[in-house]
Amino acid sequence: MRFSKDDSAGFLVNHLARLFARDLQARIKPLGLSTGTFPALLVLWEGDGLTQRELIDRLDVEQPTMTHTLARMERDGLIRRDQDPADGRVRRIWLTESARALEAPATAAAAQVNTSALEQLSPEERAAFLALIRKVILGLQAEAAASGRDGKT
Amino acid sequence: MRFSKDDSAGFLVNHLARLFARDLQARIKPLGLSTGTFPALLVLWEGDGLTQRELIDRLDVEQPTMTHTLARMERDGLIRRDQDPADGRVRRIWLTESARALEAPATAAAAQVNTSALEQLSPEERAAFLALIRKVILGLQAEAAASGRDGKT
DNA sequence: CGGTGATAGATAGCATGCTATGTAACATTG
DNA sequence: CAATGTTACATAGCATGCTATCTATCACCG
Repeated sequence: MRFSKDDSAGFLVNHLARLFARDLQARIKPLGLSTGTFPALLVLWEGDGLTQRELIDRLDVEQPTMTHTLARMERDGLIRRDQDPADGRVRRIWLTESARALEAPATAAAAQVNTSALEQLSPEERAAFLALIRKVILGLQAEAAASGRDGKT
Repeated sequence: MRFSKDDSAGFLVNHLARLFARDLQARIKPLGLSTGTFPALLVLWEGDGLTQRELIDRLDVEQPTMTHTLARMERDGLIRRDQDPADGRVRRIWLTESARALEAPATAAAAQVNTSALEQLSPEERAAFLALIRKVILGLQAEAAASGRDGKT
């Protein structure tokens, strides 16, 4: 039997992720935000002064991706990067006032995306959906750590 | 209560999609393929001679995205684009022999990604996972068509 | 202290995907 | 049949994310 994209978890997840991103992008563009900076903001709104490394670990992106994202955020006045006095390699990341002011409207927009996406599901289905995604994430992370040995040696 | 990324469907789906993409990329890179061309190949392996518009409709990507992807595929010797004799605007897309030869190993690689991702799920959970993703996809597509009016006016 | 390795971050270069816009060919209608 | 609108595709420009590689700083060990 031929491989069918419509029965492929990977294909479906990719498609769904693009739909989520399109929707989020449309809703936060009026705030001057974009989808790539949003996850970093979510972490920083919980507490800033983090290092780039800490952000990378919380968001599971590659280090150059984060460098690039933070550069855009600094350019757009969302963050400042200050040299750490104790460690010359580290630049700690601090939110600007304008970034703080965006927390309420931006998270409201993201919540609307989730709500409208899951609208057709029952509460049980929603919980099951999230639980299954988490389980698959853990599975793929475990596989990556095992095969790629990027679980730090 | 604060918006939490770890309970956000959008965030989790984005994360999962990146994990799938990393895994697929690692497995098909040895074949000289990349993740963006793969969906187009899946469609074309089922039957080529399609127009760009037909590919776009089957894969739900924006038109310039497909133009760009096809340009790379042509550059890499995976496809040829021939002018349609009946309609001067249309360029029909044909697979090269080398692209045809990649169907078996490439789909095997993709199947392995899916298998390892879903390994920890029971057969029932796997079916439920796919069904839920499809349902959410349909929900977001309906919303986009309703709000954006890109359901062709 | 000096060398060696590890760590934090930056750079280069590319693929993927988007919006906005341009161009050429077709279709439709007065 | 000419004007007008629609359709197919291309271009420009940008954001997001990756791999590979470089630099600077720190940590540790002799």
